[in-house]
Amino acid sequence: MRSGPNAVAMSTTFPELFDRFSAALLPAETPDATILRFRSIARAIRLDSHGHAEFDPKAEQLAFVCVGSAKLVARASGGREQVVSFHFAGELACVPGGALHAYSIEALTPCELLAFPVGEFLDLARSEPAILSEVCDRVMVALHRASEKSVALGRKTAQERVCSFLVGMTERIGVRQGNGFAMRLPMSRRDIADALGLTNETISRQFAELRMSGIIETSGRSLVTVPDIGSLRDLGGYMQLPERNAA
Amino acid sequence: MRSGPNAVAMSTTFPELFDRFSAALLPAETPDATILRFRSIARAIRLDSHGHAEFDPKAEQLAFVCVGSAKLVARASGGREQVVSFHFAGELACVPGGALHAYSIEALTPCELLAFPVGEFLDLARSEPAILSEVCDRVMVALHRASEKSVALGRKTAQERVCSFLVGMTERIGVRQGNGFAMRLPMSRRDIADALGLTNETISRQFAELRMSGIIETSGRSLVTVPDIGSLRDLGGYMQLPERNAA
DNA sequence: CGGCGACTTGAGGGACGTCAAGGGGCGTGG
DNA sequence: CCACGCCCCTTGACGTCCCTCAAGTCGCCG
Repeated sequence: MRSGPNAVAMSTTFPELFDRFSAALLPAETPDATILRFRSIARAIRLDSHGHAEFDPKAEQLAFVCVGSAKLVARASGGREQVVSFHFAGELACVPGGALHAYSIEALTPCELLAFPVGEFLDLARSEPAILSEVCDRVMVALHRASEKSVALGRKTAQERVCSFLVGMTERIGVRQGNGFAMRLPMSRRDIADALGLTNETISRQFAELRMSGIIETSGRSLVTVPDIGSLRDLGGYMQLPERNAA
Repeated sequence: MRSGPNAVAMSTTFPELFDRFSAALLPAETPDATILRFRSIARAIRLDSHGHAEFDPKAEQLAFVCVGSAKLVARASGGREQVVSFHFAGELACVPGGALHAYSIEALTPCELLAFPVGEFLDLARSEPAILSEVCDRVMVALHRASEKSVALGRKTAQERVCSFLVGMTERIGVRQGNGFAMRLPMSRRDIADALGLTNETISRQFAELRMSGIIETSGRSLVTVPDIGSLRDLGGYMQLPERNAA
């Protein structure tokens, strides 16, 4: 592992970081010996805002986000970047190894991670089925998000992609505000563009249109409020699910 | 689960199907009682070519492909289809549940599957860490493929997408032929288009260009030969990995 | 061998990218 | 606390790649 120029020393101690990981993924009955082995293969990564962590391209990693938020980025030829996923505190990111693109994790806000080589991690997890099960669940959630994202990237218009994105973010980090939701997006327009396969200009234009239609309101660069999540969902290009009425 | 109009009775018996699943995913030391429980939650699905299987949209499924090849399809509004992944015999497909798009599995060739409700499957797997570990590995492979695909859908030109696709297919189903590889693609141009976020016309045009440049040769509708996989990879828009020379 | 459907090829249009310039939020320093 | 300035965001004009629509050909199965 190699940290970028913005890697920086921060406040949280390693034991504190490990405790957050442990609380989220290791069941209470995990033997101390096993916990210690996990500790021994965990590497702390502390990133300032926009700091990045590169990994050995041949070795797949599991990265647990202890504090802050980050993006998993893939690089293609010609300096093109694709944001594969956004991750918030408490989530697990899978950084592929041996792939045809170069992956890295970049901090959206000051961010602290624990990185594990996936091979050793799974070897340890095998001794505790509950851990393996939890990891399996989380990886499947990531796979489902990736599948839903494929539909957006492959078949949706710019407006639908932006609306889908906002629906997803509202569900993940939105806080209730009256009848609607509000959220502070930690990522830039450019990050959103790189996640949706668009350009920052197109994101700006779509945001402007959504503002005009009253679908969203914005304040400053990062605060977005959604008065009616239903209207946003209607613009997301989703399949009309028959049980929508029943719900 | 609900099978489409092309679902059809075929030759392989349920025990034979289950044996293929068992050989691939259940370790030799699995207790008979556990194996029987897996049998009891497995549902056989036999599909004629182009037959499709719809599942309860709320219940996530794991589908093991015993025989043939299939595609996992997501549907968005307006009849738009996105092929999320292709699957060949011996592979495991995750069919999302509770999603905002409608998923189904459709046969590319006559195809036999075993479908498991994911909750019950993982409950059983928890008793055998080796099974959980194998499933976890396979899901992570699927996630990596999805991540690589995000880059293609989000940031690559039509030619790069087609070349990436052919590189991937060559690795999965190509057979050595002289210095190159040959393969019989079981999916139509339209299927490829739906997987790459393009149209069948664009696929045709890209195939034509690759034929002109001597990068590929085709014979009939489905046979493709790749004289030099390196040239194809060079056109895939991949990151130039530094260790490429070392390999 | 005949017909259907998938594939191919062409012409034209549209959604989003590219390039460019101006405005404003937000952090910094005085 | 306020002023400054960087950089992100916004907005406009134009270009382009791929989609759409259409017609014709060919492979594959009966």
